[in-house]
Amino acid sequence: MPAVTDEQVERVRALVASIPPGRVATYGDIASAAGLSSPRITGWIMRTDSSDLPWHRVISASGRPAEHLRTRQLELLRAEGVLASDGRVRLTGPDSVRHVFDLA
DNA sequence: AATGTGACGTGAC
DNA sequence: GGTCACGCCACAT
Repeated sequence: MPAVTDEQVERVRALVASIPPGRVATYGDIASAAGLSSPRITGWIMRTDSSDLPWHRVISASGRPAEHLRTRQLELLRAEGVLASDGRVRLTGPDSVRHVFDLA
């Protein structure tokens, strides 16, 4: 029995793909929406299987991208209108760009 | 089997 | 707002 099922991976992929341009979601949001037991699993999936996804719309809850992605991710986000102040995307407050998944 | 690593999160301070 | 410790969990050595 695999620790992470293909179905869960597909669910994560679908969720990431469903994030509209100009919005972002956190690893934790995706983990809970996909039924994963830990946000780290989301990170693991993105690390291994992110090739054909808008991975740049997935960000840590602090709004700060991991160091090895910092430049690239902020550039891609800026290109679709997501502004970062001091290398940090605003995930709290009225001007938050955080995406909330609708559980239809 | 044990330890290390990581695209994370939360709570304490 | 920031740092630190700890929990978390799959994978690699």
